Amino acid sequence: MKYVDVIIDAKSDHVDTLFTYTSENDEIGEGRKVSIPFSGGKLRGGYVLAVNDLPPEALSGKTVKSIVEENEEESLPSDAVSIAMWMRRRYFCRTFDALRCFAPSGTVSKRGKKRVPKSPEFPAYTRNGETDAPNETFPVPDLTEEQAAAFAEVLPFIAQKKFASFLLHGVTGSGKTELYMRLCAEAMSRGRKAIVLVPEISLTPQMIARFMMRFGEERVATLHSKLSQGERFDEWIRIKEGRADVVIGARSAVFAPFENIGAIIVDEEHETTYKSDMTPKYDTIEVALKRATRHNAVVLLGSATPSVVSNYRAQNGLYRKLQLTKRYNTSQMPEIRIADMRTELANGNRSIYSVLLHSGISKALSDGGQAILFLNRRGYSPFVVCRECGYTFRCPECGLTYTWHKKESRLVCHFCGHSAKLPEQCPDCGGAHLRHFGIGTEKAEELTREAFPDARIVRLDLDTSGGKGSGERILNDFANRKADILIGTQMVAKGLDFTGVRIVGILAADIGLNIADFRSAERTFQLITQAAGRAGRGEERGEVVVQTYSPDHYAIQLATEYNYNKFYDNELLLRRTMEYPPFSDIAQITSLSEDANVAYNGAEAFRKAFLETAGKEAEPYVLGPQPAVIAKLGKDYRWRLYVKMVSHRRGIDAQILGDLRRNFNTARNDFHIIIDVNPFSLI
DNA sequence: AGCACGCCGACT
DNA sequence: GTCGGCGTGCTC
Repeated sequence: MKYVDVIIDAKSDHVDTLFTYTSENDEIGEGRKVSIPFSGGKLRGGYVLAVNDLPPEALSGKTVKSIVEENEEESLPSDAVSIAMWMRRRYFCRTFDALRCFAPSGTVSKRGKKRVPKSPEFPAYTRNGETDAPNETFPVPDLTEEQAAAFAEVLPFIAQKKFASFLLHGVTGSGKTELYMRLCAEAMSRGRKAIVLVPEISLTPQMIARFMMRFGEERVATLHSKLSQGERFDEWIRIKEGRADVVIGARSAVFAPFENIGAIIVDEEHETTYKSDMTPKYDTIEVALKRATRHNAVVLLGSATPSVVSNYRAQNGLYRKLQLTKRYNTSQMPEIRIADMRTELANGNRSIYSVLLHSGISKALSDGGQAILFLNRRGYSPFVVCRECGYTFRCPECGLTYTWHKKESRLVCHFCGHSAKLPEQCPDCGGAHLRHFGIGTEKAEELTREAFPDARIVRLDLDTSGGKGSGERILNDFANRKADILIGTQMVAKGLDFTGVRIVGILAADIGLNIADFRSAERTFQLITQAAGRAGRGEERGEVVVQTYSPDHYAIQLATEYNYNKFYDNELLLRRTMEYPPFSDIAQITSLSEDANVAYNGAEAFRKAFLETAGKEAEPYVLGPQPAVIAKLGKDYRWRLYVKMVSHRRGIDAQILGDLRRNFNTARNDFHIIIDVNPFSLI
């Protein structure tokens, strides 16, 4: 008989602790899914965290209940427990929440039905009937000199089964995917598995297709949020039983239940989707590094614009740096030109097109080429204002301004999804003159139809890509030259090859720049560079026009020069001065309560308690309490504190915050504290 | 989180 | 007299 420590499936910090049960199964191990009687004999789900021969002393005299049921099939991979314990500390979450990441359907309470596993449908644009002998049917291309050099750096670590991490800085079109596939193949040839992470799987059908063609449809699994519960469960079991060798997926695929990982690849590593915004608020790259350490695997982070944090780590020797500087087809990177919208305005041009962009599009179209236009704002216009009193329409749920959506004829909140009908009159003054201000993709599409009446125009954003496969269809139509101009949000900037694109226009490069976030410059630099990667992938040299009201901003200037290193140096200096990441971790602490005063008092008490333990020297690093930008979300009032955990205090601050969070959350039940480390947005 | 135990108001 | 309000307190 064994005594096993179990963590219970419950959404409470009160029971985020070990409970001991007996097991008749001497083979029971950590990560095993179990069902146990708890608090009144009701059955609960849980996971085994540790196995002992004797009960803990603290339990002497008390009765120890026994496990009712074990579920081997859905037990977690062997590294899950140790990674989850680390996640609990790092991301200030409960142990169970961290464990749940490794589980098949994100919940253990509902038992997944046993079903016949089916293989995912083969994408329509790949060839049919040639999947059985993939390696013979599709010849593997030779590596370029640069690819071969990068490959040679990584290979020894895979061959010798040693942990190593790499940052692959490769310009768009330099053949990163081919390198990924080669490294996966090396892992597989040694009987090991590979995980390939992509920012947004529904927009990377091309990569999935390439992997399936190379390795065989039946050896490639996919994991992402668009799968149904059942599909996800099937894929999870397939991976766990070793019936797949490689998983391609969004961030959650980093938890794929492989037992023997050889390589973890993170494509477009700078993308913000790698930071989870749900509990636990994990950073995919950090988890990948932890798992790879356990598995003696290699981690490869690939990007054309590595994040400042990743590049800093590479500079400090934490990652080995690999470079791909040449485009695969040796085509030149497009020329990036700036259109100063201030002078356009001064010259009487009030349209959304600078003369430069308008003439560029006209020329591209008349030459039979295509154009892509970016605007990082969906909907028709981002504000609706009363012309008489200045009243701005806001979402009653979260207080952000409503965006006007013309097609549905509704006001939509882009933060919480709430929507409403636009009233005839201003609810404040009764005035009848309501005007919308600003331009979103919906309006940009309309204006583009007016400006280029003969062009065939498609739009891709969250609103048009909603239906199943519709985003893909829009992209396919554009790729097949069924449209001349593609208008979209950042969605269309990601890793797609369109050989016909002659010109890319960034309609308003300042939108991201004006956001109060220490990463706004970084994101603007990335956007311009990524956008430039979409132009001129054919034979002709492409062209990019960046429209901006701040043409002298270093992010915009240096992006047009393709000067990543100078941008990085510049940005790093700022980060160092301000003690922003990578020189600190920022803990965003939110106090939530249905009572506004309780929320505020909770935040204030938390600040006090933190400083009491951390001491006076921590005071300059604490900001707040302040109401969250979304001061009320649903029923909850939200107050915020920020703690900058600077390098020399990181460990101690994290410890204090973790203890306090738990104490506060168990002390009373009319409010609670959530902590997000390095949140993807400071809003 | 659940669920029990536990002491005070309006109901068959 | 009893059903039930949700305030503390425990769960291996």
